[in-house]
Amino acid sequence: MADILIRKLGHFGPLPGDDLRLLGAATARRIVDHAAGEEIVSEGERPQAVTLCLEGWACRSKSFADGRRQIVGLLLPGDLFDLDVRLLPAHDHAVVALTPVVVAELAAEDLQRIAEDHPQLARALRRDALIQAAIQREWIVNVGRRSAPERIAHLLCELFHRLAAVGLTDGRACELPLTQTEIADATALSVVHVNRVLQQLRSAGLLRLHGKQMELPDPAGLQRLAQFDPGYLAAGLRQPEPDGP
Amino acid sequence: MADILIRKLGHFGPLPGDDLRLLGAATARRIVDHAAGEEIVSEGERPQAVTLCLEGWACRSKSFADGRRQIVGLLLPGDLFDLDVRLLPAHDHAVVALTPVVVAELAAEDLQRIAEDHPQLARALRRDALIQAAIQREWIVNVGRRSAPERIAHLLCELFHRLAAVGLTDGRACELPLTQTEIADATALSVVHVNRVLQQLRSAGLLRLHGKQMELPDPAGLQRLAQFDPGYLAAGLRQPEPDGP
DNA sequence: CGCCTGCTTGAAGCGGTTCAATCGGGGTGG
DNA sequence: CCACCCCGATTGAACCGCTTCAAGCAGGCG
Repeated sequence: MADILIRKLGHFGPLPGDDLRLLGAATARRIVDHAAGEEIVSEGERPQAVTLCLEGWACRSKSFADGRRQIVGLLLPGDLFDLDVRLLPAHDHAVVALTPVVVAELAAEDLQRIAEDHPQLARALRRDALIQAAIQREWIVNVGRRSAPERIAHLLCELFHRLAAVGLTDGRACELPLTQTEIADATALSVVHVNRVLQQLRSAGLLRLHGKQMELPDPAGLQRLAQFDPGYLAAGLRQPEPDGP
Repeated sequence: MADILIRKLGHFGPLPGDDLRLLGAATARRIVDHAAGEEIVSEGERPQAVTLCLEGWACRSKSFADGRRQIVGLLLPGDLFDLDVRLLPAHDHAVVALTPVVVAELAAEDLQRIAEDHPQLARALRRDALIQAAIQREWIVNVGRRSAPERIAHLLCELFHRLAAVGLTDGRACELPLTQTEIADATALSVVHVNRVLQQLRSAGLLRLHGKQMELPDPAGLQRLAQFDPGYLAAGLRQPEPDGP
């Protein structure tokens, strides 16, 4: 069940079979389904469980009283919502299911045990959290300094790479279960403009959409347009440091 | 020497005197000075030390080949650069000193010992990292969905509150050692527009600038304009959870 | 069938950028 | 001690990428 997480964490180097078994057990304890559109955690709520996304897409979202909304992150299968989140008094943002979502809620004791007895696994989880932070920084750049076409292209490149890291791509195609409104909220553009830019990308031969699937016929071209450098995702690299906390 | 960190970490509840002594010793080991403008860590560099800012301001910055630049975070006295950063193969961004900066470089062994023997202190450090992540999310919203005046006002509110949390404010005044160009890079605006908006804020009686000091004559008014809610900084709140990892 | 959600298109308007100077103060070398 | 220089702040004016408003359109579903 935790295959997907294992696949991701393994990218930096193999984990002991013992660790994998423990992780599998921990994630199988409590499986919860959420319907599309459901608010999995609400803004201001007290953090309870550490949650791992097994299937489906969700987003972190912050809303204003006047209706403005910004998606501040996308959670894909294999993503951990927030490792230490119970240390904070309240969630600063909501997590909303964009599709039907299956999550595993990890018990505090299990995480505690992992941290103590399986340092290699604990490090893999922490490294994953750092990559999430790097993704957030890249979003600031995206929304702040890139033009609309660059912005959307960059988002699509990021999603494709992240899905590839957990084996959810099929050649040059992958799922894209986002509405144009959601793409707009993620890129800080208007829906109207997202629509027009997507058409540009399609007519430039950089993107094809069929239903909730996307295909990138010219990945190199799209990356060039987006100035996308996958380095920050730190996937596919070997463990850089064998020691230390 | 680590007074400032201790003050910040203590906001959620007192730490044992033993922990404080250890922290002081760990931060005194290796003190390094950096000149204003110096690149403390470079993009692509292999992470070495975990660094704590003791004095001065620095920023995390990402630059494009064509000269565009985005500041993705500001590092103030008491801020830890990145707790687990050695788990990643390369820095995705540069850290640049905006003023003369004094940092403490923490040794891996010291951090290891803290993590093992002083869980309360380790939790305080992790909580701080979570707050940094919340700040990053708020920056995405800032740059993505707020108008120029809201954006700048929000940045100023954030800085004032963060400085207040480490005792670096004086009534309604604090340091603001940023040039307008740096404010522009942090808010994703042009320098020209930053200049005009700052004038607006001043003539609206929401801001006064004297050299590298700023004064907020009407904090409530500025917060209203910015739709600033200090909750995400999670400062001044009591420890929510006594147990867990 | 009829409605609701998401996609698409056209046209007008504006917030913020870009370009191009000017101004002002602090530091430096002659 | 003064002239020069450079960086940062400031101002004006033209321009433009994107938003907003306002309709249509298509497909899935009760």
